[in-house]
Amino acid sequence: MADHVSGKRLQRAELARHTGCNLETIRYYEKTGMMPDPPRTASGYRVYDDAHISRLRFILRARELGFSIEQIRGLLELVDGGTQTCAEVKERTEQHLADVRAKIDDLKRIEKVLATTAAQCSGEDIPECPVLEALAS
Amino acid sequence: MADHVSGKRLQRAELARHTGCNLETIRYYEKTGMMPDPPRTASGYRVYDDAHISRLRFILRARELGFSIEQIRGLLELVDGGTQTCAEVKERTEQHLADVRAKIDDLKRIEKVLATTAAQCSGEDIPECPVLEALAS
DNA sequence: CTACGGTCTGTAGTAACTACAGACTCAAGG
DNA sequence: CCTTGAGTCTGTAGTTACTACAGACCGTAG
Repeated sequence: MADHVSGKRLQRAELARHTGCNLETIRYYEKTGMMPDPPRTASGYRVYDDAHISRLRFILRARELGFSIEQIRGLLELVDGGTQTCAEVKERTEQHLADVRAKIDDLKRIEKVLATTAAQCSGEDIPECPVLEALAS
Repeated sequence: MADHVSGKRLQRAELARHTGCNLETIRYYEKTGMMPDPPRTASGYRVYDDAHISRLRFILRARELGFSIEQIRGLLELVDGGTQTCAEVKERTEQHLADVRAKIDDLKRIEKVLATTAAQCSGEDIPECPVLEALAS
């Protein structure tokens, strides 16, 4: 059989450590509804499981990728499913998709410029730096 | 000859309109040193040129891509050149490059999931949604 | 020359966290 | 059993990165 590991229960500091999240941010995300209110022990301590870890990691990474709280809320609603029709989901998914692809394109341009810069910059003074020109157009 | 267009002088509201930036954010970026203090008219009005537009666009897009103010400051220092040695520039560029590539990878994973979701979601109820699983690992 | 729109500064408000204060819980040690 | 220290609880206050507003000044069209 599989091991018993997926039943692990964590408390808040452990969840923070597993995800790299600030301790207080977890509470903030619960207060604002991004994270579900976790079950509590008899004495009121929050208990988390693997699903909480996944969801929190997703939120944190999405934030690092420049999605706003509202956008992430939208993505999570897709995940959470529920009240929306399939047509709505499809439309919103494609909206997000366009957004993501635009980000990828921009990042690729930045990547190219940085790679070029790094290559050019092999011992000499930096040349007329083309970073701004490449990115700001 | 080339045209005379590159000598255009803008004031703050025009710069905001050209870049989609909030009017006040421009002043904020000047106060915090991301944007240079622009020249002023005799009566104290700020005047901007094309270089300001480029730099501001870069900052705005970098923010949308999830770079922190400090990271952008780092990127701009590469552009601004000045006091640093070529070795420093190279190292920092490669650091940024790794960061950018990680973002691209993550966004591509999100893209894939969203595309799959959009494809699956063509008239039926949403299946067990794999978004979290794909992203949170 | 005045109306009205744009700009100036400083300051106050908002979003998304982040830190702190004081009370409670709980496992370990004596 | 009792203490002690580390972890948790709540509410609230502080920080960062903007965003909006107030009151005074500028500038140009009628």
